[in-house]
Amino acid sequence: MDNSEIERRVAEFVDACRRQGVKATHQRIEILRELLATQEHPDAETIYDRVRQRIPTISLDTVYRTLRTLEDMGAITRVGSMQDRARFDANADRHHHFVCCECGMIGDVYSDVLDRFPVPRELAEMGSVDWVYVELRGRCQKCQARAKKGKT
Amino acid sequence: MDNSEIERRVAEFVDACRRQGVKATHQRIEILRELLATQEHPDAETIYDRVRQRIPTISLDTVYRTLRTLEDMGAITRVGSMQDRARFDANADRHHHFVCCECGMIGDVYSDVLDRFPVPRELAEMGSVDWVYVELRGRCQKCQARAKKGKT
DNA sequence: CTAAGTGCAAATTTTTTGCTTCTGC
DNA sequence: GCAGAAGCAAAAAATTTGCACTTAG
Repeated sequence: MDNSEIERRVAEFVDACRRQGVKATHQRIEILRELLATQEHPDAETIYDRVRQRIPTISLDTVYRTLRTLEDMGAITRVGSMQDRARFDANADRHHHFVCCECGMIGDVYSDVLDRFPVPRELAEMGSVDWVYVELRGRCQKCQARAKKGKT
Repeated sequence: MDNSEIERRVAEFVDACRRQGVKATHQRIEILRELLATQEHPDAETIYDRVRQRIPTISLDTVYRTLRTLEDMGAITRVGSMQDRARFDANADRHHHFVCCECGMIGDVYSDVLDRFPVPRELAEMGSVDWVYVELRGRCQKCQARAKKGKT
């Protein structure tokens, strides 16, 4: 992302803070800037190491707290699973998953269409694709029902 | 999964153990059986709690070690991200990821085809799908190159 | 000025490891 | 019998929290 684009996104963030009554602190801005400047999808520790060069007094827990805040505000996203702990599956058949963003429920999804998913050829520049894993993200029936009831 | 199917998979596993010179212990078999019997994609602690009812002396670390072993043998898979730590992304545009299974490298993938992917209607029974996230799993160019060199 | 946020240290949670004893083959 | 595995306890990672001080608005 080029510099002007980064600054645009930062300004957007400062604005969102104002609207949401959240403080646009130096730390938050630098952490966001760091994430905007890289393509590497870094983890908390990596972000900490890099931002520390500019704000030497920043602490790792501020990084964790800030990442969570930015995530809640929708400024950044967590890559891969949304869960904290590892979960396992003994289903040997090729399959995909439906994941409920609300309760974390995971369901198996079988679909020929998904299995036969065409890999975009542009991908060749990144590497070879062994298989395409699809995660359908939404809300499970239970959570939908609960939300509807709560709204009444 | 019905009982005969479970036993078939267990027998298959015992066989795989024999072939690979790995011991088919009571604990391993029960952990696998537990995972085969459920659709819930449980985490280590949940598996521990359930298996403990049958093997009261089993320890949580055995569960962790066994899950890793089963994963290495290909008998089970880890759901969602293959990484241990959370990783973040400030890329606000809708996109997907290419993940290298060897080094963990994550690359952004933009694709209209992926974005417009039709959600299979059978999915309606599970819940509502907000968006389809696709993870293209394979080996990045660097790892491919390294593997080729190593083979010589 | 004041509520929200930071930094520090200490706690929690999740997962791994060293070592001794036990067990499948 | 013996290498590989289990169990225990303790450590290591990863992440969160309580509290006093600081800062954005």
